Amino acid sequence: MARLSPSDRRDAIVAAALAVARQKGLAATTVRDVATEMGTSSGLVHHYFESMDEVLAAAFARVAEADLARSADEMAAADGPVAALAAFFRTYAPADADWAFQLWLDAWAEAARRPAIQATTRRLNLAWQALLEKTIREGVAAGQLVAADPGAAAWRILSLVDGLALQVVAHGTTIGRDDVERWAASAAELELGLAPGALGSGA
Amino acid sequence: MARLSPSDRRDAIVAAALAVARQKGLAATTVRDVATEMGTSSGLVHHYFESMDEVLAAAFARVAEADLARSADEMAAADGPVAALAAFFRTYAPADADWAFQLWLDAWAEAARRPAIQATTRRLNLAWQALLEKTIREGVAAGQLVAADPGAAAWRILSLVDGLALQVVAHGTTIGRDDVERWAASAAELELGLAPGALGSGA
DNA sequence: GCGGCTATTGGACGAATGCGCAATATCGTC
DNA sequence: GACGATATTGCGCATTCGTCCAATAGCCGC
Repeated sequence: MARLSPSDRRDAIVAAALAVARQKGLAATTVRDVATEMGTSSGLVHHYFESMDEVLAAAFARVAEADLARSADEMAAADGPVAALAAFFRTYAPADADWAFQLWLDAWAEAARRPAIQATTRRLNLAWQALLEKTIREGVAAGQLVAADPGAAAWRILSLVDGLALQVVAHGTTIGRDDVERWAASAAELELGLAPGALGSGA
Repeated sequence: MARLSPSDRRDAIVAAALAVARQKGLAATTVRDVATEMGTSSGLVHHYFESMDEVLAAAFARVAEADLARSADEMAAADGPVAALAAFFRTYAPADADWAFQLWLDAWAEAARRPAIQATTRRLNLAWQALLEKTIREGVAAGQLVAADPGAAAWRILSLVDGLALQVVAHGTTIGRDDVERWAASAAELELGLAPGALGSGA
């Protein structure tokens, strides 16, 4: 196989692990799966990663960080805190990303047993909460919304979206995909003292 | 080993599976673990269950159904819909039941790949939502609370508690255990047009 | 007390797991 | 064009997995 630089090879391993995890699940992704997907031998994986735990954590981190960056960009580009929050709900759980949220489910569950995965999910959940809290604080400072405890409000909004998306991804038919964005946005409007529809669809 | 009736043996298998799953996780529980815990041979497990998937689903169902029944009882015994909702928040995520919620996490993640588990988590999530929706409807009928869409309100409340509890169990230190009950209750008060503290601690 | 039904045993089977290591191939450097 | 560093190979190792099945043991009705 082509001889790659360590940094390129690490990327390739993570990309291959991700491709496998997407269809087999994070926990069920094996060293040999990754090697086969990459078109190399299995020994190569352990030449770059100490354990499978770290490979999976890196794979999960890649999608999760990309999603976070994308939402953060859209929120930063929005016109003010309220529009930023609307962007959050619009981009957080896109309809074509069930597999990405399934990765979150896998990672949360595995966190209890795999240290590297726990560190990653924890770090990214905190980053999401910090992003929301910062936006809420800006909105409060601008007098556009109300929040007695911006940190708690951020946790509530984030957790609500996660809890709703969980139902969609795990069970499919209990809740509609549209409901997640709509319901979460309307709860946030109430939470932050906004007018109904302020964070809602299209507006 | 003592020869048990089929029904007793099934119970024993489920109980043993539960004991193992509690400390090793649902997905990591094996046939041999269950047999060892039970003090019998491993072949016995497959004499009563077609596959490991069904053993795990039955084990999860046992705790989840017991928890649901316990909360439902306390809610039914409460004095009116508002007190019933307060009982819900008090009993949903007890401090000593992190392991039970970890089972939920495991089950949600496994649902995508194990049919028996998905059917179980789906059924129980729907039951929780129905319980909440019924209580909310009673409160609306009694004029004690406001909800334009009781079904949606029930999903929001349930999902918020799940999302918050998820952070506690998966990450431990991000959110405090007390925050789950307190924050979820205050969000529900807002959602249902109740006075702050109406569902809160001690009252 | 005896016979038959069946709960239970305990290991076989094939496939899969993470990880490690000596051998080999390939690239950049002089 | 040869050399040295190292990326890559390919298999071995020791376990573990779910499932299956013939043999055994224990209880109930007669």
